[in-house]
Amino acid sequence: MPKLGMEPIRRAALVKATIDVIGAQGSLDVTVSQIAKQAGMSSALAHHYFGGKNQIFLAAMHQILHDFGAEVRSALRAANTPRARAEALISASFAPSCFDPAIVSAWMTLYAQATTQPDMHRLLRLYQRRLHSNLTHALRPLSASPSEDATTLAALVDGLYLRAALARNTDPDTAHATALRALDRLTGAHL
Amino acid sequence: MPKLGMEPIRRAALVKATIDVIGAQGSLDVTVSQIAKQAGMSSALAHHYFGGKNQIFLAAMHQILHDFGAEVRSALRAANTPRARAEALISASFAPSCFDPAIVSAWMTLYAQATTQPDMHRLLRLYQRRLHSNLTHALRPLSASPSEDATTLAALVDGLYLRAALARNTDPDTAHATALRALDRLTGAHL
DNA sequence: CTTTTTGTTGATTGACGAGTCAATAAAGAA
DNA sequence: TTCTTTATTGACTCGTCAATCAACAAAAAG
Repeated sequence: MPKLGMEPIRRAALVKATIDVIGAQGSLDVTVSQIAKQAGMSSALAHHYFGGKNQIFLAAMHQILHDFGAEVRSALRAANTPRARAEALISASFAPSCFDPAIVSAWMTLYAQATTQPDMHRLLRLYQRRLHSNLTHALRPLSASPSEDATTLAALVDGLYLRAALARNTDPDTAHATALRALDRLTGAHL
Repeated sequence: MPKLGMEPIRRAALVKATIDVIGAQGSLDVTVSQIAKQAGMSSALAHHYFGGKNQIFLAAMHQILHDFGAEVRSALRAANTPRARAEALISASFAPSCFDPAIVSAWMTLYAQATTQPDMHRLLRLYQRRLHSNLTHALRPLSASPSEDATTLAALVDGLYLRAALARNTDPDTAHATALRALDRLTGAHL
């Protein structure tokens, strides 16, 4: 009983299912059939709407980056001072949603695939450029070298995230606090 | 013409071949047959000596961590002052060998698999513990909070490495310089 | 010289998974 | 009504790959 206009619904369902399955299985080794089943349709339909597994993955990563971007924007909206903006950017990176197993696995997949797949590489750079640009803007009134300090902070955030998300030797809150402490040092004390 | 005592030779050849193939292909999607061919033997022999693909990968990662450890030790040997030791640890992380495509791909594989495979997770933590411990020791005379600053530096190194190795928006030397500058800030100016 | 141990491979198995296709069904257009 | 477009799937193809096995070769042990 084909209702018309299913395409956007199906696509959204598949994207969500992709993230769910990755999260449930904690791995990038998910099949189109698994995803389609989770989304309540046949694998043929998934191929019909997306063309291939890769494009499904890509759409899922897009979604994750989009959601993260929304979280960032929402945090920035509540921040009035430059300092608050910098803190908001850091906080968004350590938000609970970033530590959802599915999201963590997706990020690792992105990193791993960025070495080979140009699409994934593009997405990764998009994320990094945005973070850097946001941080630079926030640091402009606070730092003598906003761009360089933004690079340092961004890398620190990524590194702390890796440790908190993967190795579990640091919990998210500690990582968050460490990043904020580094912000203090970068803005407070000066070469 | 079976010469005896081939086992260690074959194992070493397979490990090297694994790294080579990963590097040549820039991806973790390598087959046992590819590895075996590169090492000049049949895939059956690879299974014979290693039992399974996973153990081959694990051995390859072991080798990479071992080589990295050797590089670290060698750099430390030439460092006399605490400051020099800290710099040596950072430099080792940005050594050219760390940016060999095969090594980069292997690290990404390690990150990606650490979420699911306990063995890989163990290896990752081993690396992180060593780096943290080395840094803490070097920072002890330089910092008011050596352990915490070591965490910060270690995360920063990982993050900078990610960016330099993957996204190519920073080159290794710039990343290296950024890490050294952070060391300056952490040791020079204090809360 | 037999037997065992070690080295070695070609061929095969068995599973799995991406992508295709033909067929079916309903909704709208003509 | 007929035709076209959209939705949907089960069945199938085709390829790949990890792992196994049977068989052969040679060195050492007895």
